[in-house]
Parts: sequence; structure tokens; C-alpha cells
Amino acid sequence: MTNKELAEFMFPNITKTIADLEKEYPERPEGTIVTRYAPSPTGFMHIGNFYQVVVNYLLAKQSDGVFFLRNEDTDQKREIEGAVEYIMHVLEHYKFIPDECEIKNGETRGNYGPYIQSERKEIYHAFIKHLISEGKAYPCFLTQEEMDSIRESQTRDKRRIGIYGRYAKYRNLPIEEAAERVKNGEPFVIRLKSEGNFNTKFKFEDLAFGTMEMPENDIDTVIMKSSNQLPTYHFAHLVDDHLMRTTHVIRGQEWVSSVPTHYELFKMFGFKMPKYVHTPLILKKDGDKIRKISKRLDPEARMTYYEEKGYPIYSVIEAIMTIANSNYEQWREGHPDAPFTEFEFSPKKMSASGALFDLDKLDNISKNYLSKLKATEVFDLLDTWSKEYDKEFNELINKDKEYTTNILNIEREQKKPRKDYAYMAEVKNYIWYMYDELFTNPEYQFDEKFSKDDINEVLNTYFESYYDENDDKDTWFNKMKDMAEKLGYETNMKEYKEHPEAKKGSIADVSNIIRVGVTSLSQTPDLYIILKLLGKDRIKNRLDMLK
RNA sequence: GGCCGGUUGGUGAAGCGGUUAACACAUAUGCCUUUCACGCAUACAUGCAUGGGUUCAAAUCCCGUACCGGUCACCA
Repeated sequence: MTNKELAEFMFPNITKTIADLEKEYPERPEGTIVTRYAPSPTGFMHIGNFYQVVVNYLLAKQSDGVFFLRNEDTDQKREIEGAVEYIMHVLEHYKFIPDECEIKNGETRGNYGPYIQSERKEIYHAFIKHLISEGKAYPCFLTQEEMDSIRESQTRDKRRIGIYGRYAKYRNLPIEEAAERVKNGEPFVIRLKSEGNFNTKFKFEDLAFGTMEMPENDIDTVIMKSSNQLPTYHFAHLVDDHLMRTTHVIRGQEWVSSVPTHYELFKMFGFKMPKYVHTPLILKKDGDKIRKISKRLDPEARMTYYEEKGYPIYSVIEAIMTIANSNYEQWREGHPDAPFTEFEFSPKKMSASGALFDLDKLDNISKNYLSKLKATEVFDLLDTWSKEYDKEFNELINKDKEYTTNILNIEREQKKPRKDYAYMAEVKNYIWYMYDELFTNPEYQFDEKFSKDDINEVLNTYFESYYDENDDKDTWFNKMKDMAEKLGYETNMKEYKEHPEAKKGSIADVSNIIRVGVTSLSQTPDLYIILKLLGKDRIKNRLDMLK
């Protein structure tokens, strides 16, 4: 029996050859950059995955290339319901729409599919069949127990771990016997018959790390699983990224160590290797230890976190860009309004060590961004967010949309706008007191140095005899000063600071009594605007509450 | 243990043989000011993990050590 016959025996239904497939999936136009995001549907998207998405998207978009999504579902045991939908949701939310993709029971875009690995079985089998017929892959019947004991002895003898050389028990099994065992229904995997030499090194170029030198692979890696006849990652990577004509593989740093395997695979088929960009890990500081950010321990590791909090997509992308290329911030300074895709991203400038994702930095970016938006834009963000995460508040802000917009507009749309909130979930804390519905049981923050009588005197005098909502700001403030003087408060702050004991208080105290009287808070934005927005009726209600 | 990376302030980092070791965030203080925020100003690495070496000169080049991380699955 020949290898060819064995291949035929094992894959009788596979008639397509590699040449056929090459024709079916022709090369893309010269120079097109093709990237892909290839998640396995085993959980929710992680900030590190998102980082990869951003880099993938950027590289493709900057060159008018193609960004596609491939669903790597070869491990059905770990598959999680709804994971694919969630990934699509995130991509759509951040507007990283793949040019090519396929959703189960949904539309398909692109001519290089299927884009779901479990639907590509015949394609993989064609490649495996070829390898077997060439004697470069073989069925292996090692049981889990055997492998465990091999591993144990290797550990004990301080040898390299893995199935290689003399540990690869079935690599030279007579073909007839292999066929016989397959026929008898013995479970098997297909392993690569590695031709590499561990003592020989090869060089390869990583766009992020630069030139790397590694020993050749000599491990007979599993390329097809016994459980479901689907390929392992390594083999699927070879087949898919070759056939889909991926030019740049952007993936996490944890893949660097399997480059030798991929190198051998591509070499065996004579395929050109894609360019690799291995992205740094996203780390997290935990006490004084730095560790990989974890979905289990760190809420901010999950992409859901940012949506739940209501961070604008702009902010999240900016924060990631800042980590990705440290010259991004400088570029942004010079191009405040340019879309991030115009930034010339350089994989080489990515940090080789892991990056710490800094929520403070995110907040800062977000505050700056939000401060520059128009009130109506903030309203829309708030509306969209609260519809999902705070229905009651959503109703409230929509009850009088104009009023809400005016509130959001306080000290906005000016040269130095306020920077209060970084995300939508925070907004309520800054504006709640403007709504009577929320102003039910306020804790008044009056300065303790003033008695109830002092407070009432100021409040009553002011609203009965001085306040006029038609006054412009200067008149308004002058009037307050007049009253302050009459009631025995110092109106000159410099003077007051020098002799605080001379008067019972200052203009600052007067204004703050009014501020606390109507908002309950000692710290708010500009009082003039707040009074104006609250309006006579609300103010009257609030003064009554104090009585 | 093997293989592969990494190590500059509280954080992200620039620097790639000669710099006062950028910039941004955070923190602190001060100024501005009717509060807060904004803004502005100032402070914050006597030192680039460490020990050697090369050099007139090293964070920058070379070697060793330590520490950190990744990986060694029919998981991706």
C-alpha cells in the first residue's frame, strides 16, 4: 500500500485538489492588505481582543484593503451560545464592520468563504489528504494515557516536552497497519510528520518585534482532531489564511511560540507566509503585582464594561490607540478632528512588553472628548445609553428634552468648556438636582458657620427683593453684591481673606447659601445659569421645602 | 525545565552612542475665581533592573545575573 492509497482510503469523498481550491480562491489584487479578526466563539470579547480588532481594522483601512471576520469554531466543546452575536454586536457598536463575514443564519459578504471554520471541513480535508499522500502526515493512535506517561517521563528526564523523534510512535507505522487500525474504528488524530530540526534555527520577521530567531519545529503537531475531524488552530490558520489570501495576521503575543509550527506548515506547502503582527498583552496592576488582565477578576477587561458605563466609542478607541502607538497622542494634538484611521499606524511602534490599560487615562480622554461636543450630541448619547441602562432616567430626560439639553449645555460650547463626566452613567450624578423628580430628599450642604436665621435671611431677601431672572449676568451679580453688603457680608474677596473676622461672611458665602438653598449642593456649575434654568416655579418649590 | 520576549517615574511612554532623560495621565501646591470644574504655573526618575565589558563618552552596543511575562493540549 502506498501513502497515496492510504490518503484515498481515509478521505474517499474528497475529490477537490489543492490546485482546484487555489483556482476557486484566486489571489487578491496586487498590494491589497488583507487582515482578519478570527475569534473563537468561547466567551465575551476581551479588551485584548479589541486591541487586535483595532489594529486589524486600521491596517486594512489605511491601505484600502480588506478586513474580514472568521469564526474559529473548531472546538465545539467550548462554544458558548450567543458569543458570535456578541462579537458582531461589538464590531457594529464600534463601527468596525467587516468587509467580509458570515453570520449563522445571516447574510454572507465576500467571495472567500465560508467564513465559519466548521463549514470548511472538506477544504481542510483536501489539504490533509494531500499531506498524507505525500507521506508528510500520518494517523496517530496514541491514547491520552500514553501521552501523559510520555510527558511525565520527559519532565522527569528534563527533556523537551512533546511528540517528536522517538516519542512519535506512529510516524513510521507500516501503512497497511495504519489503514487496518483506521478501518477497525480505532480513534486517531492526524499528525504532521515534521521535517524540522530543533538544532537548526530560522529567522522570521515580525512587524512588531522585528527579526526573531527560533529553532525549527520538530514536533509532530496534531493537525486534525479525532473528535470532530476538524483541524486544530495551526492547520486551520495555514489553510484559511492562505486561501482567504490574508496578508497580515494580527494576533496576540501568546502565538509567537507557535510560529515555528506555522513556518514549517507554510514551507511544506510552498505557500508564502503572511506577515505577522503579534500584539502585546494587556496587563493590569493588582496591588503591586502586574498580571495579565483577566475577564474573571477585572470588570474592565470585558468590552461590556464600556458599554454599560456608557463611554463614547470614540473614547475607547482613542484610549486603545494611545496604547497601541505612543506617538498617537501627539498626532492627535495636531489633528484634533481627524478620524483615527488617518493616523499612520506603525506596528513597529507597538510596545513589545505588555501595556497597562489605564482607566484614568480613558476618563481623561473621554472628558476632553465629551466637553467638545454640542449639548444635543451629548443628549443623544445619554438618550441612547439610558434607554438601555437606566429607563427611568431616560424618561425623565425626555420629558422636557429642551430643558435637559439646556442643562447639558451649562458651561459648554465655549472656549474652555467644563469637563465633568467621562461616561454616561456618571451624568446623573452631575445633573440630578435640576429635576424635581430626583430632588426629593436632599441633604443640604450649608456651611455650618451660618445659623438657620442667617440662611433664611439671605434666601428670603434675595428672592423677594433682588432676584430677577431677566437680569444679565453682570447686573445679576451686582445685585447680589448690593444685598450682601446690606446684610453685612464682605464683597471684596481680597479684603475678606485678609480680615475674615471683620464681617460675618463674604460674597462667596452669600452665593453659596443661595446655591445650597436651591440645589442642596455646595458645588455646582455657574449659579447664574442654574437659577435661570430652574426658573421661578422650581425655585419657589425648593424654598418651600426648606421651610 | 526547554524555547521566545521584556525590564526608563505612580501609569502610558519618548529617546536607538554625547539631551537639563520629551510628552501625556495621575498626584501635590499655588494663581485665577461667588463654589466646583476649566485654565494657567510649579513640583515629582541624583537616574533608565543589576553586575561586568567596549568607548574619550552608554538608558542607548556586547556578555553574565536577577526578576517579570508568554508558550510547551485532539484550546484558540
